[in-house]
Amino acid sequence: MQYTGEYKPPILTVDAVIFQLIGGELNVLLIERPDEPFKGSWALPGGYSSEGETTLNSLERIVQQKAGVDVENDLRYIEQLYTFDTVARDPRGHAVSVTYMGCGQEIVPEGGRAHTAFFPVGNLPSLAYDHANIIAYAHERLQSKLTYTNSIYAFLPAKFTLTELQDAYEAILMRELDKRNFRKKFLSLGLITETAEMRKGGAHRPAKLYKFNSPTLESLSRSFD
Amino acid sequence: MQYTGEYKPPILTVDAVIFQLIGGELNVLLIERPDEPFKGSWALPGGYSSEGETTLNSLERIVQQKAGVDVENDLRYIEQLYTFDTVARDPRGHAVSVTYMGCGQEIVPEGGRAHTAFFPVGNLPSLAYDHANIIAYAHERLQSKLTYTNSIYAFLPAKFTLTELQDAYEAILMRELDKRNFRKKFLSLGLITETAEMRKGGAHRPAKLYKFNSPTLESLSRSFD
DNA sequence: GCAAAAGTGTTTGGGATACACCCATGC
DNA sequence: GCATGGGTGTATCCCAAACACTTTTGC
Repeated sequence: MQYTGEYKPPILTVDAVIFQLIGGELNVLLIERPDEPFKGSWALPGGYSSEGETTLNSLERIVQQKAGVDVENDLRYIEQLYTFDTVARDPRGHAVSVTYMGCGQEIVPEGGRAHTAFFPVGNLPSLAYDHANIIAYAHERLQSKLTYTNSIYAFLPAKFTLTELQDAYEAILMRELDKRNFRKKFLSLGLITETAEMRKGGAHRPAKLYKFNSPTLESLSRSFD
Repeated sequence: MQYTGEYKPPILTVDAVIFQLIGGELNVLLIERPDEPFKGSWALPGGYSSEGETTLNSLERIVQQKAGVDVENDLRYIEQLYTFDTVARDPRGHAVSVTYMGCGQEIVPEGGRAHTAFFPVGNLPSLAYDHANIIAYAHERLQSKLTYTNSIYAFLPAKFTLTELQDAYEAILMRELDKRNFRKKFLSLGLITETAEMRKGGAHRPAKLYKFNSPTLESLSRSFD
């Protein structure tokens, strides 16, 4: 483990897969690349990570700068995903990318440099680099996290109805759940509490609003699905 | 994502957590550091990853060279674990480490440069860097992998008894399992098949030998534990 | 009164858990 | 014949899955 003058590391980059629900669909944040390579293609927000900076700090700086999203305040959950390192993944040279997955609710990009938009995961544009793979990997991880943790809280407002909760699960898992079984199961987990408020939403019975007891990641006593 | 001349990446390293069972205990491969920093301490086998080489290729080269273990042939399973990147983890300067977990059976290090030995996970020597954390993280991941995949195959010989299988689970999960329930459950998963052979092991009834149907990683239909 | 979403129970089957004794062998 | 580990069955409980109607509101 000697550091000889000859050692040259690859470039180290970070990329963020930022999810949120929009109109009942899981969406991911992309930016349109202003320069070559892949000029005009859409890509995950990402960039170089420098010496002396953790990859998460790099990510926060870059996502703020390029996409106008404040990781600390706009995201309710973030975790490291995987490190992608094939030699050919960047045409400019070997770049190793440490990727993160973040989740939030009503994220509004503000002041990013490039064109920034959320796209439904089921309907993505043509993507730069190996970013389609990275998004697929993040989606799988998210689906599995939903089943054994309370991570769904990251996608919901502070107060929400049981239908909104179920819709969030269905959008991310991409399949339908039985309403009665879902409610029975979720309430029995003891993660949420009824509030005194109701949501009135038009010509139908108003819905009780619930809140999470603890808006931080925990494992479930019984795995969810 | 401009590459200016000023950009300087951190050092990129790889480290391997290589597990195997010895005498009914989960052991991890360590090497005694010949040089500063942490001279004389034990550490995970690891080293620099260079431009143009995937981290897994770097790992194979380094583990072979330093610990005398052939990743391709001696390990039956390997996966990327996590990327550790705090700035202060290496006293010589910022080093980002991509870590891997590998598992095998009857691994005999041969021709490594440094002192190389397996240590029981429950009784580790004083470790260099943040390697105690990395091992703890790997052990947790392994425990959880055992419950939803067939990864236990990586720790067993081609033919094994049900008691050996159960002992492997108990050593890694670090708790006892009920013999009758374990056998019923595991056989019902359909992962293993009885062979015609028996293991004779002394003054007691010989045990049937089983083999895995598929010695590659699969998810279990029903999670194990 | 009617359209729209909220809310609510029961039955059934399968698997998890708990638990104790007989079997085949070597000496 | 006895010590050693191998091998086996049943009863109970809990939970997952399947499934349809009543309630409350706005218009």
